[in-house]
Amino acid sequence: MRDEIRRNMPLFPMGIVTKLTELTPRQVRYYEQQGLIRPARTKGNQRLFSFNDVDRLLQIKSLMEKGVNVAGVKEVLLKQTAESTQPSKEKRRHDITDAELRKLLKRQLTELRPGQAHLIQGELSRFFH
DNA sequence: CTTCTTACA
DNA sequence: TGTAAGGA
Repeated sequence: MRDEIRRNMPLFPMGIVTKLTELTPRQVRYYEQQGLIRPARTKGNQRLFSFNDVDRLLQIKSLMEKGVNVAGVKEVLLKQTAESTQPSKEKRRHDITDAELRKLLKRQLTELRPGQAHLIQGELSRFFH
């Protein structure tokens, strides 16, 4: 349980993170606003990201490229959090599979009620019907 | 020079 | 999402 400490240790500034993730500072800050990540801050208000933050950003990037929006990313991230915290055993953070992802998106598309927003970005939602 | 927030001809 | 502005 000591690895967590290192994984969550605030280490890199925005510049490093954008190079590591290929994301723009704009996107990284936006995802933080949406509560997808919660980087630490220095006394000068500069963001300091942990290894976990970078890891999360990479997952977020991957999901977003598949057309999943913020709401969808939150669900996936939530399922992972519960998955690596609940199972008493030593279960690694398993990246969601395409099958699991489709299942999640399909389920939410089915349970879609009038006026409710999907987890897929606009046009792309067609491919899941 | 790098990052931060706010706002939008 | 990009980008300009103004400050730290």
